[in-house]
Amino acid sequence: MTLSEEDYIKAIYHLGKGENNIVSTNEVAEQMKTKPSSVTDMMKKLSEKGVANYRKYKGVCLTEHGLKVALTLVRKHRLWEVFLVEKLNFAWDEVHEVAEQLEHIKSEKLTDSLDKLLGFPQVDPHGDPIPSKNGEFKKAVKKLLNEVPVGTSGTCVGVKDSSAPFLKFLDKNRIALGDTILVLEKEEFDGSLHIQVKGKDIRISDQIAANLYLKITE
Amino acid sequence: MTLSEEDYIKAIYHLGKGENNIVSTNEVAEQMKTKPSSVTDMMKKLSEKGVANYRKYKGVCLTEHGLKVALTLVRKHRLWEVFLVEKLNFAWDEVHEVAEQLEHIKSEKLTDSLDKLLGFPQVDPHGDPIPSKNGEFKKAVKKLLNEVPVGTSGTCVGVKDSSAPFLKFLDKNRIALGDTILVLEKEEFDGSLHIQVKGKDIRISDQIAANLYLKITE
DNA sequence: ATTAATATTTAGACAAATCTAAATATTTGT
DNA sequence: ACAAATATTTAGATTTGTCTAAATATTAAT
Ligand SMILES: [Mn+2]
Ligand SMILES: [Mn+2]
Ligand SMILES: [Mn+2]
Ligand SMILES: [Mn+2]
Repeated sequence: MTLSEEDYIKAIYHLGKGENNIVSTNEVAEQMKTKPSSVTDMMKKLSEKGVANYRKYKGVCLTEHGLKVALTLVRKHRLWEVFLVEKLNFAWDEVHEVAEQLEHIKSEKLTDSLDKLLGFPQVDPHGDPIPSKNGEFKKAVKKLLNEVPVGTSGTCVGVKDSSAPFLKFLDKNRIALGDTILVLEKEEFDGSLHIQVKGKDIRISDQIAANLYLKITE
Repeated sequence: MTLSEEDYIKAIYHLGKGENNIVSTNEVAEQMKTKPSSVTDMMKKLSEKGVANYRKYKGVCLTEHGLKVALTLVRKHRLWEVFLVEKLNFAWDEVHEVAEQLEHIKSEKLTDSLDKLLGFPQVDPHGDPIPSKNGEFKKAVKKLLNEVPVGTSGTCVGVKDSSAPFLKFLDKNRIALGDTILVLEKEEFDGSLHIQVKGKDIRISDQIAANLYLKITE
């Protein structure tokens, strides 16, 4: 598989939302930042190679084999992202571009050794699950912090309210995107939460919780 | 610079023996496992881009700028090799092929963070020196262990005598290719050596030393 | 100093990945 | 159901990196 073919396979995979849905030529073109005509050519090639099912004007989805290729790429991409954050102190939002390159390195031994070095992580710095060597993984969903049950652990991936006061609050309480948050307790009376972030316990109001997105794998 | 261009630049660099000597079209073709006609085309392109000086029928060498590019690639290649051995427990002879891919990853921050993670290593697992961020490095020479002065440290890179008894001796004494050897003391009387390998001190005869190649940076 | 051998370049072709412009198919709105 | 809008494919061109075969230059040998 060439680098380009691999990126197209990943695009089809991601656009299919992990469900291997059929995706359109234009969708792929937008994702890949190429023209629809280029996509058509590539879809024919991927079909030839047996990694995609493409029907003229009808769209494209991955074959069983194509799905395996996609999952291997996703696995490598996310493992490298963990590596960059955990071992090289990259920030949450600096890793994607480099991982986009590293995911194409061909060495099964490298991937598996990296997995081991990192302690077989389950999720990447964006809270997305990392497929295991044989392609299994849990799906991630994004939920507001006030909607998850006590005991849930997830990655902080966004805010609903992006006003200055709210962001200032998060900063003051050392809550940042990419942090792992564990819900310890929920107060019946006012819906306030007792959570753990970066090893520290803090309490937050229902209002705060209602504006923080968590990515959780179930 | 494309991946292909980068590999050609490295080829010119290595064939020039670090001296930026002029190298011939056929030499480059052999090194790159391509045909001379392909090399001619690429040399024209590299000249256009200002990284090489090419004169028809006369050969090619790197420009100042090309040399910088080459040294950056060598730096990345060797840092990745150290990473693979030190952090992922790859064997001495498994790293080159993967490093050949990893050296093309474009991220200065990645390279420098990796350097730091590894503790700013001076040599790669083959005993070859690693250029610093600004392109400086010492040259390596290969010498027989019995020819280096006391106090010298180097990487074991080969044997002169490859007979079974000799290899068995090395195995018994836990000396392997890729090991760092430090010469602690030399016995005047018989030329026998007191050396340190993998933290252990051992004594070896002049005959043994005369059949072990060490790569040292001066 | 010719000739033979070797090295190098040129010419022309090809596959991969992309593009633009034109043609065709599908979908949507009335 | 038809026209208009949108989506998709086809045709033809371009760039990059490669190749083979033929032409030319350099070097070595007599
Ligand atoms: Mn990513
Ligand atoms: Mn990629
Ligand atoms: Mn190497
Ligand atoms: Mn390479």
